[in-house]
Amino acid sequence: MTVTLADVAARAQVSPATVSRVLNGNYPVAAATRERVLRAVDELDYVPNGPASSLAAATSDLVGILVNDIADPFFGIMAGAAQGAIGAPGAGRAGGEKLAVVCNTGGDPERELTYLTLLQRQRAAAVILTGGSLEDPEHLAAVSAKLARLTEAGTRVVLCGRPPLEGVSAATLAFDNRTGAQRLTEYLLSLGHRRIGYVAGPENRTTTRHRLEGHRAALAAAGVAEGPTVHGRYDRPSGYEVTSELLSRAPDLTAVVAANDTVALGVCAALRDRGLSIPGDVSVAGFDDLPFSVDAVPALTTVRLPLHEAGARAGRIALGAEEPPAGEPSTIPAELVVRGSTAPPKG
Amino acid sequence: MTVTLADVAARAQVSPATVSRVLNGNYPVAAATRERVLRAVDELDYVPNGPASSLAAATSDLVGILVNDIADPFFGIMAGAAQGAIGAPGAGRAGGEKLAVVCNTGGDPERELTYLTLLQRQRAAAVILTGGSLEDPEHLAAVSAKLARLTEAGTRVVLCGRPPLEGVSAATLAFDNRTGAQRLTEYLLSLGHRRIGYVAGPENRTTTRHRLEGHRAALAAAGVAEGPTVHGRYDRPSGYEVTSELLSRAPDLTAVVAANDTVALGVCAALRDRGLSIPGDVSVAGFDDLPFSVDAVPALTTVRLPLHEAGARAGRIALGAEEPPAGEPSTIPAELVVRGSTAPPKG
DNA sequence: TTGAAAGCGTTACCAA
DNA sequence: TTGGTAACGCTTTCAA
Repeated sequence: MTVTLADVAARAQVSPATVSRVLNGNYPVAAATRERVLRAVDELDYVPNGPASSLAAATSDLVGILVNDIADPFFGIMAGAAQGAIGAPGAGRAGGEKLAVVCNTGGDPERELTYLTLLQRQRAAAVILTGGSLEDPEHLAAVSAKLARLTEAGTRVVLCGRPPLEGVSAATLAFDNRTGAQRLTEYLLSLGHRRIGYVAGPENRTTTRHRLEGHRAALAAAGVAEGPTVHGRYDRPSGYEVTSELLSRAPDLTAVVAANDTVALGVCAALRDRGLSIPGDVSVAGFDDLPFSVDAVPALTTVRLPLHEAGARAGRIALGAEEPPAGEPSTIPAELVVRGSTAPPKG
Repeated sequence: MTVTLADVAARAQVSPATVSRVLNGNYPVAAATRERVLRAVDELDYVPNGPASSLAAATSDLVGILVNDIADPFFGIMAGAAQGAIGAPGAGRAGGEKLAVVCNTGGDPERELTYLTLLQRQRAAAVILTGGSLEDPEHLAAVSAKLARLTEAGTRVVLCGRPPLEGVSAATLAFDNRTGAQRLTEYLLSLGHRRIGYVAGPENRTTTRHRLEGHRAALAAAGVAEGPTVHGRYDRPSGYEVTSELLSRAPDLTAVVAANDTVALGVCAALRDRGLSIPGDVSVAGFDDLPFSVDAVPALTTVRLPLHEAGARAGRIALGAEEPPAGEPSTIPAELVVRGSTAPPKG
């Protein structure tokens, strides 16, 4: 039925062991023999049986990339970069390529665990967890336990965009959300804004908390009272919805900071629908510097996270092609990007 | 080291065969025995070895979803819906879940083939190819051959958003890009536009060709001469860049149709940068009805493709939970969505 | 440099 | 309803 390694061996008049060695390129084989084997592989259109080799070698070529929302370019950019880094160099166990796969958790803790189990079952070579994480202690414990099992079994674990995990020895690339958020609010304050609303992400998420902390730190340092803060999901409809609450609680807002650019989009749409001009009546600031959003709100002031670089680096670490950050988890800076859309308050 | 099925069997005082049957739930087992086995599984924290079972069963729980650009919500929405449909019902070979994985080809034909080979090697249960396809005969032949091998080996193949392939028996869900594009241009014509520019996608892509054909059909039916047409990539920077060429070739344009919403975003940005107002000076129309873009160009007129529904359906078909469209590949309608941003030409 | 053969952990068939 | 036991296709010592 399907062509096996034995078929190739027979055709090339060598032993299966030799074929395996040629294919894996990790063992000396005479040039002539290699030639013969490769020809046989070609002629028979042989494709190795992944499960079989994974079973024998006790590891697979699979690299899992977990994302919270695959429809959000924030994750798409990171995942794409990681996948690019993994697919490119071609370093499967056998010089064959790795299979970088993206798994969409939808931000659901259960699905996150399910995917980790699935990946564990597949004996994945590496797992990359991207984006902020839930802060529920129970869930964190479960994830930590799972990751510990994975690393134990030889799976490399990389945290990209979330803080390190208690008791898990994983390479960590954490964004400096806190400082970024602080800079953003400082900038608004420097323009003269004093009544600033804040649309936060879901409660219990690291990104939500860190960004909010940065925002509050800036306000505190300037001695400015915190404006209304509302929580919502990290998507556009949510930004749209919660804006009404924000305005009802403080109709005199001069600026709104959104948890991220996607949410900022919704905020802007809601403001426009109420006849408020941006930045004439209200200035809006975002976070992440997503290309999509920057178009939506011409020249949105936001914070740039190096999503592409972080993803690519995570990919290389997962591959073992780059040393993981030693000791302290490396913190990736968040850079304030000022564009024209943010103006001083009216009057 | 790691817990195996034999360990569970020993602990539960049954044979390995029985444990397998309990886990796969596809064979009668006495309730008491099942109970005992499940407890052992739990106590030992046993996770089945995927590669081993894939080898023995000659099929895996992997479902591959190929996308052209993972950072583009067009694909994100489809992939997310497919993944949701696949993850949800829990119908691995064993009542265990399937692992739906997204593979990013970047629109590169070679990577597309590489991923197909990788999935073939993994003995994937199903493969979903999303979005338009390259029309290069050589590449098409290679893909067809690959898909033929896959179906032969029992992998289900679903084409979602691209036309059927010669000689490949795959379930096909094709968007009616042609009619959608035609409606869109008809609408502009009905408003009185006569000088309409067109920003097409990359040459040799099915979506590019079909949408352009629809556009031309509308013009021909109305007896209106075709305006300038330029080709670019399916992304925002490309839309931005080619707009200058469009304007230099026809400074008197009153409307621009973009190959999709993402491109329309770039077009709008370029027009704004030249001081042209939308839709005051130039009306812009898109395609795909992406949430992101609709915000960017308040009330962009566009064509809605049921991305979510299509993706979910593709997922169910891949699972075998839904019958694939019989006989003729089912064509999914594209619906014109008129919003306020498109106006009659000035004067 | 090559070959022989013993696993790797499940599944599934055949008996019991 | 359960157990015994060949496969499944590859990797990897150990010898030659």
